[in-house]
Amino acid sequence: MTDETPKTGRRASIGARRSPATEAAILAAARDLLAERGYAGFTFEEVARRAGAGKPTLYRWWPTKADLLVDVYSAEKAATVRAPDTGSLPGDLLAYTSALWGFWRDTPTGRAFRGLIAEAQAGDVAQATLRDKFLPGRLKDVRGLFARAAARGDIRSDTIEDLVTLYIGFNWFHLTTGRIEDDAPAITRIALLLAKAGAASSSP
Amino acid sequence: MTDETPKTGRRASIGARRSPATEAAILAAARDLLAERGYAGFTFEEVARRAGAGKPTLYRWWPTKADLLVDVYSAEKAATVRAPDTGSLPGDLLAYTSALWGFWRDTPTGRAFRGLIAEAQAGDVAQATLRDKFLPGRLKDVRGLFARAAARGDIRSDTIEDLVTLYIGFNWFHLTTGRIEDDAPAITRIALLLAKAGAASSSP
DNA sequence: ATCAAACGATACGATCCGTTTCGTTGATAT
DNA sequence: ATATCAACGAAACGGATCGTATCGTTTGAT
Repeated sequence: MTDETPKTGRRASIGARRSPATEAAILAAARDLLAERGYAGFTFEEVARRAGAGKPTLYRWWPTKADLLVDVYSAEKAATVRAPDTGSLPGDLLAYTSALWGFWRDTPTGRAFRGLIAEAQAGDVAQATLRDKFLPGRLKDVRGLFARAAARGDIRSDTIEDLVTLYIGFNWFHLTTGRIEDDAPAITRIALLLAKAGAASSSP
Repeated sequence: MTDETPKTGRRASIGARRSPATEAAILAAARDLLAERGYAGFTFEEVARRAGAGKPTLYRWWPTKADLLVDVYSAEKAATVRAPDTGSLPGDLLAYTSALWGFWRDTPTGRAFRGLIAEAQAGDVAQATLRDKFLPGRLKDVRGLFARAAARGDIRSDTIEDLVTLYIGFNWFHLTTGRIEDDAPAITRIALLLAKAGAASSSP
């Protein structure tokens, strides 16, 4: 929990270097604003007002909205979705997907990610931020699930990358079209399909 | 080709019903504006100005930007991307995906589709428009490809819907992350994976 | 003849953008 | 000790767009 309206007085400069207090206040305000108003109400103007910061300060450290969204996400990333280990690929995928969708639905950080996808469609710079600064870290967890399945011999290792792509695409598709309610049956079907797609040929 | 700046005088009301001339002028102006300035410069203000129409008229028929984008996009895509019939599911998917990515890459309207996805993330109404008014129509072509494969006995018919979801997700993922260059090998691998995922069990 | 609704024009208040100016603060280099 | 430099918050800016309201005009439907 964070202060919605910081009661402290103004934070003056602490010299010719970035102020951690200001940075923290801005990130907290950004997170709260996302939680309350969603991506639609997420403006630099309002973040600055809540943080008791000047707009030039925001623009100095976060040139675009995408940059700020990435930092908001990263700040809480630790306590988010952890990779499960159920012993089977479909089991792992069901657990991971359920957790991921719940995270996207129910947390400010999750909503920040949805806004980031939106932001990335408006400009090439933001799109590069999404693809190069955001995606690789996200992919690592998922790739781990498939790599373990390959190590068990459940899928061929040369299908891992493509299965990851299909799986991430499936999740993003559901996110961007607003269908991330809990739907274990549907997720299970997809998980089984992916497992089968990657399985070794029937006549080795 | 359409008039960029209609030289005609003002179109008065034709009575208590929607004016086809006005509708056509607005859609033409919207398409031209998208072509020239892309999604970033796509505003109701400018569309109305070019069409020689009043803003209230636009808002009356297209309450949100998403609605107008859907109308422009649907017309253009139908005329550009056609469902192929190569005789095999992987062949169909390769042909269709290449055409689709080319459309997204190389046409102003296709490029604007990113904007539609972005728009849908900003509000629930726009998201519902994307999901309920736009998606079903676009899915029909793709579902046809898989349905034909099922009719040939190449895939099980109860996997069609899930394969469609995986396939669309794959495409959107590549679009939203800016990776829709021509990549036949990658598309082929995905097509083969999907075909295998839907195939009948290996040991019946 | 009356009514209803669409039309274009115009103006409005509101919001947000991204930038600029200003005076203040404090760490760092000299 | 002093000068320099950059970050800070405040405020204001010009500009763009939003979505709505108002107005008089036009024409089909009743």
